[in-house]
Amino acid sequence: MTGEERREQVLGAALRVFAEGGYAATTTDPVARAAGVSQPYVVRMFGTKQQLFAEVYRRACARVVEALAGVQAGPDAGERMGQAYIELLRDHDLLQLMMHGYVAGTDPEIGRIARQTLAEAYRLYRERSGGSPEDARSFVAHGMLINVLVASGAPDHLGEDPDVDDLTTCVMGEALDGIKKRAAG
Amino acid sequence: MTGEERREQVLGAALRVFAEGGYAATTTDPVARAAGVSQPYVVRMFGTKQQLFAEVYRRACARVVEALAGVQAGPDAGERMGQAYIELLRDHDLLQLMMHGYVAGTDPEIGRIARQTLAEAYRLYRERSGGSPEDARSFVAHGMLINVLVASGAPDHLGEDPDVDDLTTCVMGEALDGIKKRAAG
DNA sequence: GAAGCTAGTTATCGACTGATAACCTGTCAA
DNA sequence: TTGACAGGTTATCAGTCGATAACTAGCTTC
Repeated sequence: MTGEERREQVLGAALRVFAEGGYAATTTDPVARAAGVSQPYVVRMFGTKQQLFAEVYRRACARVVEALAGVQAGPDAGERMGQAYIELLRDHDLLQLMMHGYVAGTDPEIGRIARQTLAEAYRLYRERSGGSPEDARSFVAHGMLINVLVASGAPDHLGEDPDVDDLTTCVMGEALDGIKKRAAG
Repeated sequence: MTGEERREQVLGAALRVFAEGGYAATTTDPVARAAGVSQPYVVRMFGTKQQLFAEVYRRACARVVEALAGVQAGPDAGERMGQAYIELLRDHDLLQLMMHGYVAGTDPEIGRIARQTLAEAYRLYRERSGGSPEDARSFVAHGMLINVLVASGAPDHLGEDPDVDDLTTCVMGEALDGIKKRAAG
């Protein structure tokens, strides 16, 4: 297998594994096993575990920004950007990893990327939808609420607590069907 | 020193230290040093590191819920609840710890508390302000955005990126002054 | 005055984990 | 054939960390 192919494979495995456990709690060993290579090889490929995480995180953030940037300006651009964000939920790991980035204060680079991604979403919303700063703020805020709900496992624990169900259905709405399908399938 | 006093001291120290580093990345040693006791004593006091974190997290969530529950119903209850949440920012560690709870999927109990706290904020907002589900959803969403911005260090990195500054000032607004004062003092 | 409880300590261990070193193997050019 | 390079592996270590065990000092109670 090509170095480039193997690298992509490891990055994909790392996305899944890091998304589940976060940076600190995840060892390089399950990443290696998920990618089908040995643990030392993973480390040597990226130098350090931290550099691997940084690379995974950079790519995840880039994918989110690209998804939003792909929405053309127009009268209903705001709604389409919301839809584009919901679409990202298909890849459960993506948004969950983003959450881990927000709290990974160990690496200042991670924090910088996290802040920039938030700001870019805000900027893109304003640019494409032409909405007010308050509209854009609400857009980003709802995105964060979705992230938090997903990260805390709300969609996986429906039916356990009526209050939680209320909030979850109010936030996720129709998107919930897609999520549950994904979880089941 | 009384056992109860010492216990409070350790819980206070653990809040600060866990807020900074999260659960997995934080060892029991700095908690012990911050509390002025030995590391084994911290562990024995709570059984395991995980149980210590759970206790700290429970208390933090309880404080947030209490702050919101302390707002009386009335015509401007919504605004006052927003104000109450901003007040919580005085204790920087509190909201930062909450963020760590959202991504601490290792312990199912933590996830349950996290979801319940979110739901309780939603429920209280609806109850006290009489607002629509959408209003309450926005309230909680903005709370999460504040949490994420604080956790990712946005208030500490103003002036580095214009886009980030835009978003931060739009979200935090006047509250920013109080935060900066706290950071300076 | 000794038993016993509370509030701690020091010493130490066993498991884990990121990282390093050394080695292996197939392919391809000279 | 030889050598060099890409793409890996196994063996192993050095540091870290949560947890346990054993011990100590002060206070109270009978």
